[in-house]
Amino acid sequence: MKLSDRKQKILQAVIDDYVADASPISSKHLQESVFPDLSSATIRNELMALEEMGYLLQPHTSAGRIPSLKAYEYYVDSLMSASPLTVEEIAKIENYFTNQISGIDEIVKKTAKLISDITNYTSVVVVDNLRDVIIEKIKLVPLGKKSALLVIVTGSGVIKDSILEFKNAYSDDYFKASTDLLNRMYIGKTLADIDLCSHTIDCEIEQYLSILQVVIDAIKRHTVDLSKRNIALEGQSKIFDHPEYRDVDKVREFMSLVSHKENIYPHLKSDNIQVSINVSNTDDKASSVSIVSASYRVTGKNIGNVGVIGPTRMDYSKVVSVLEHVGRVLDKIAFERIDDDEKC
Amino acid sequence: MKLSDRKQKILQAVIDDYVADASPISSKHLQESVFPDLSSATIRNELMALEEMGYLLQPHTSAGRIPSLKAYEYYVDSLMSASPLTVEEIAKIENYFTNQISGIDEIVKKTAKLISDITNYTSVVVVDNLRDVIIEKIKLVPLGKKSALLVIVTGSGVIKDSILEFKNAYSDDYFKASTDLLNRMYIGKTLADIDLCSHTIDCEIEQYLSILQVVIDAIKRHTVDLSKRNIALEGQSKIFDHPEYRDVDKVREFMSLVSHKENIYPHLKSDNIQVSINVSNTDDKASSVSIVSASYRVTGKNIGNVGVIGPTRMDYSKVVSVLEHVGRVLDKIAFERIDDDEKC
DNA sequence: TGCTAGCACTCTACATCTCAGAGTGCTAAA
DNA sequence: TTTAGCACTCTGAGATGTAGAGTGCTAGCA
Repeated sequence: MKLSDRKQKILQAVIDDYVADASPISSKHLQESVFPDLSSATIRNELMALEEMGYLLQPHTSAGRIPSLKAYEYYVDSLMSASPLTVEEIAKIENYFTNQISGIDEIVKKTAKLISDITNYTSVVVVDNLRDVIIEKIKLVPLGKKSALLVIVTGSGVIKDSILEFKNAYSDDYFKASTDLLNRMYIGKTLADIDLCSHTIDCEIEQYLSILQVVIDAIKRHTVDLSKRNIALEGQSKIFDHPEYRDVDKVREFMSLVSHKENIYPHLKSDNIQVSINVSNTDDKASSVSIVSASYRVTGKNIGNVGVIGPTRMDYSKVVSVLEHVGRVLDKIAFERIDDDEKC
Repeated sequence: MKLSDRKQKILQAVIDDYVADASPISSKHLQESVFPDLSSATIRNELMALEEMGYLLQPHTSAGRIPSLKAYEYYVDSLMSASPLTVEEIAKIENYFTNQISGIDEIVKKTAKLISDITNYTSVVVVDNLRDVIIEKIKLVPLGKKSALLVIVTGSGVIKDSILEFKNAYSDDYFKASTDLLNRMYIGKTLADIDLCSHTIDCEIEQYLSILQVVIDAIKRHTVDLSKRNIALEGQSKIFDHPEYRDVDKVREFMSLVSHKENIYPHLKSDNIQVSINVSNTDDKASSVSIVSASYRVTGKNIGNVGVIGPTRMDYSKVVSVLEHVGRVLDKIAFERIDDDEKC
């Protein structure tokens, strides 16, 4: 089922215009803007055909056409061309991370904000695949006799959000010794390795077993527990800019979708850029939600995912371009940081 | 200008019923529910008087009455009685913090969530007055040669979110020495003290000046910079439950108010529980927003503020009761933690 | 065979009108 | 001071009408 060139061109025009305006596209409008050499009647015939093939919908008899889900899918697969970013947008992305960047959580948050700002949609960034990141240093900083702060320094940043509480009190020396042991055991390995190799208990380890157990558990929680992941959601209020959300119930539905992380995670599982159309579970055409997601690499390894959440009538090509560019910049920054660190 | 007993009773009834229903209260309704021994005409006369005095408003001629802002103020000042919490609610509050509590940020977040859940309004918690908290320990954990994690342990928890980046590279020994120095200088003092006493530079300090400068700057930022404060906003979507937000523009306005921290901070500046009525800058009666705020104490010192944000038609007495109870529980927990620590 | 002009048809969006119901304010009497 | 009664006002829902947008179809043309 191949579309003729003219049908493709019409379909593309309908989608482009509908994405821009959110109002149904009429044959007359198409004639004026794209096909001055055709009559509106001819275009009507084509539109009718496209509707029969399932690519277009009519909200009611005397309205223009809007794209169907099938049309969006076709668009994303075949029609979409890269939408070049403006110089301002590129400059914004390039300059965004120049100031001091600290922990992973801050990078995550800033990235989400940047993407939301440029695309004008809601965005979510989640650090996910820390499993593959290499441990450079582990620190156990005593806070009291019975608690310590676990700091894990990795190639791509610092994980620093675990406060550990112990049942027993330990001396500073004990903390220090177990930190040394931890470092000897795990430097150069990945978090995933820790998950596996914790069985090899020799006599030295046995001495520090009670404290190591807590630490290892905490690390495991990092790699497994969804709720412990670094996640940032930014630009929720951007949906108010889009006319399909003129209705409170739609807004409410969107907010509830977006505020429950478990609804979003499944759509972020992609190795590359991926578009999920009609993510919400409603049939209502107008309120359907789509997610464009990408996974971010640092020095070749996946470390997290990012998603842009908006109405199905979304500017996919722009979103994809932004995600690609931001991804490149992130990778570059991380590389420079590592490089920088090694030079010292 | 004192209200007669009967007028007070009528005003209270109007407010109570309006808060519950969000629909204007008629004389007939009041007669049936509160004053079976009076005729509706008599109640009408009283309502008319109250309207003339500025306590009531009529949306239009043939509607019932709704409370004016003045009425809410009068209610909060004179009429409001403590609204006892249910056993379930008390139990929920008491048990909420039993699991492992770690850093301040987690307490902040959980508190906000708890309050939002129980009151059914949006809540915001901000840790503010860390200035008065006593420093127990300062750690500078080297991450690379040119960066370190600053950990400050205080009586009421741990501040642990500053990653410092230095211009120069330092050795581990240097980090250790400056940490020792920092501790000798600041243990037992408050953050506010640091703000003041940083001038007293003797020769020993001079040696570590370049690193100390960065640390002290970071600490100062903690006490001054709004954006570095720990803040949690929870239950934004609760407004959808309230009928005054059936309109997207109202929701949008609320969201934009709530998502700009600087709009909220000024209303959280109170030593005790305080009610700010009509916080938003619109004249529209129906959409006006109010904030109930309280400051939270730990072992007698103010450490933060909490605010409950909702429509002016808010169940003030319930909100106040919840805030009071949560405040007591928080104080108790912090006390136990400190006690616990000292025993070891 | 593909394209086009013309026209009847359908549907929406908006304005206007009507009408029942709710609630009031006022008056006169108890 | 309270009450019964009544006229008055306003809302909100439904019905009706109209202009405009856009279509589908048909017949004729290249």
